[in-house]
Amino acid sequence: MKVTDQYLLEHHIKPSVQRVAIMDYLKANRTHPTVDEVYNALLPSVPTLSKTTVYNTLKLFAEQGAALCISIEEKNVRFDADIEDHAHFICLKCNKIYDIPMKSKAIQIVTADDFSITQTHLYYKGYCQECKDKK
Amino acid sequence: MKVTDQYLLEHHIKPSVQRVAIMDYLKANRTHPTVDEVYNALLPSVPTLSKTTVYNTLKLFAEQGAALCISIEEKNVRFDADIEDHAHFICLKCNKIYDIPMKSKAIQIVTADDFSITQTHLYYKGYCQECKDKK
DNA sequence: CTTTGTGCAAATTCTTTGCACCAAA
DNA sequence: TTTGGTGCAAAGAATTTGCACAAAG
Repeated sequence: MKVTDQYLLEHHIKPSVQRVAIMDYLKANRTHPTVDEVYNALLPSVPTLSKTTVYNTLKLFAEQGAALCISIEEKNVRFDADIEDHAHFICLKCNKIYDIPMKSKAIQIVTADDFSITQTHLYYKGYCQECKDKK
Repeated sequence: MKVTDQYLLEHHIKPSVQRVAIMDYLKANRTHPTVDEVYNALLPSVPTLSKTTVYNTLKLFAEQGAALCISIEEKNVRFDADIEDHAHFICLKCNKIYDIPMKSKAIQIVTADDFSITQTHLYYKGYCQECKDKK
């Protein structure tokens, strides 16, 4: 998987079996998985994998800007391989998380000259199409 | 403190000594305190207070729309008595959380006709005035 | 060799639960 | 009384830490 190696190197992350597996999983599964979900999904193919490594790795990815750390849910932290600017919506009924494109960089709607902003997180909560009817 | 009683009743919350104390604290301390901070701050004046009650009460406030639940930090949930639309900024160095006014309701910048949105959370991360120089 | 990554187990921290007691209507 | 609120102790869940071992250069 040369392409993932390259992606990691671009973010100053030294590739390893575990790191590549985790990044590949994130890239292939845009479901904003939790640490546990990543761990359980990869365990069959990487039997020696430990949860500590998944924690370490995802944290590293977030620090290096190779992935996004999503905290739309109080309970679990989630991760997203899509590092482009976009918002997230969580359905309070089915708990599914949706990506929402931003119309523009209009996200800079605040008057915040005093701050040096490095990250923007826009979270919506409510009910999705399927759930809002039978609410 | 008749005014706090009234505020709680408006949000369908029956006042009690603990609830009034917690709401008063939130109204007086716009520091987005954690459960622990609220608990420790009130313990001297309400010695029988339990952390369970603080959890229960703040959760109730959030459900009833009497306060806002902020999850800008992965670690702790925080609460805000300001229920008007505004964004939050957290300094990654000093960890202080700032309120940021929104220029407009321009926050509806997404194309999300498929969703019934009930809450919007806009979080910024970066470095505040004091910290960005000595970063 | 030396540095860095991995994985186990234990520890920590935050939050919830179950249940008994207390208070107000 | 009866209902709902409070508080304690225990349980639960998510995450971090310390340390030994393995891998890569």
